Amino acid sequence: MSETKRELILDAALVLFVDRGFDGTTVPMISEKAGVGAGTIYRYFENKEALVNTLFQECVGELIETINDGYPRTSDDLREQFGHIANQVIRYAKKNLNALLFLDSHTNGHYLDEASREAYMRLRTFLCEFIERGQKNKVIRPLPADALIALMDGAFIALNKCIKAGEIEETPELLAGVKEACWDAIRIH
Amino acid sequence: MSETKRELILDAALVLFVDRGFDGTTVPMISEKAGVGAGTIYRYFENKEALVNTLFQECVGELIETINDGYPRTSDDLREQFGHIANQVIRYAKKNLNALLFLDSHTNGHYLDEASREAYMRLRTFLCEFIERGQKNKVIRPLPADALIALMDGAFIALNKCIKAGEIEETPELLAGVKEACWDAIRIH
DNA sequence: CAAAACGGAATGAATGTTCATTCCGAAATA
DNA sequence: TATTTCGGAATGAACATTCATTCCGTTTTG
Repeated sequence: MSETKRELILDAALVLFVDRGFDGTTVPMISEKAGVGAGTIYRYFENKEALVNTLFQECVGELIETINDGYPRTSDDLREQFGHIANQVIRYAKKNLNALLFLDSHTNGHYLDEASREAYMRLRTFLCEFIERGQKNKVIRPLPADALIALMDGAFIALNKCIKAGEIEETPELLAGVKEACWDAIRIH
Repeated sequence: MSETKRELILDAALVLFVDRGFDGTTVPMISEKAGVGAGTIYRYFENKEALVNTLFQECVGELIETINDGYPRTSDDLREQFGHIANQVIRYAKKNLNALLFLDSHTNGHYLDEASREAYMRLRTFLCEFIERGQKNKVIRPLPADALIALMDGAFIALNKCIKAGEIEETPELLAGVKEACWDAIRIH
């Protein structure tokens, strides 16, 4: 077996959560898509909530790891740091687009536990620190960090949804264009 | 009675849908928040899906109306048109913030019917035409309209969420700043 | 080496719960 | 009083979860 049952379950749940949401996805749907018995899910996860929280924490963890990988921490060139973050998010989306869409659409779920919220907060703090450093250096606009992050987030997520829906083709120029648009949105001119 | 039962139901449902989603909101929750009996809901709406679709269509309709109100259609100054759209969206958010958040979080719901999708498409088409006109005039970046719209959308929604959460205060300067950031994101420099 | 016994993993029918919806007596209205 | 509106208990369907049973690879026994 190339994938363990646990992985089959997580993969199936991810896809379903992305297009139907947590509350709109039933356990039988997950078990059917995963090709396992309904009871098997409970051998790996305490309940449906534990499943979504595990998934959430794993996805956030991987994204943070991806962004941190090779991050020019000591550099004081904000443009370079921005470029790294954007490139790594693109890399993450390429590897697992659904994970990115899942994170985006589940960050405010009423079913997320403390650990999930904390994991997400770590990601957010990282990004806020980047923004605030830029604001201190008068490179980034003095707007709420949340709004600036959402602006970039919104653009990338929408872009990836278009790509997923097959409406547009992913090309290096396209990605570079969105990156530039994001940078122009947050920087001071 | 200052509000009809129908309005009480719609208002209660709107709030619940915004913070729990459609599937996460039960009919008893709506009836309790509205202060009416569960059965009463079915005097005004055929079922839960009809309720969410009515709400969606009314919200989209009001938003389109708000944006159209005083739109400088004949002008060929894109910056002016952009300013109008942004101002009217801000006006809409001021009047009914939850409606804006509701629209944002329910556009892809599996429960939306044909009429809802069509209503939303009308809004989207309007915005796309604005983007494409700008691209033809070489004022707006040649990126997918969806991505550019999402970029602006993401910024405004996040900003309003911050305001709603009380994290930041809504000031004219703040709104002007976000407007400018959005414009810088989509225009060619 | 073959046969039997074992035990953890997997299953899906069974269970109790929660939900959307219905229905009918009560209350309001005319 | 007749008619309409309302409320919330009642209903049946769908759900999350459980558990007695099956399955199958491994180990023990003869």
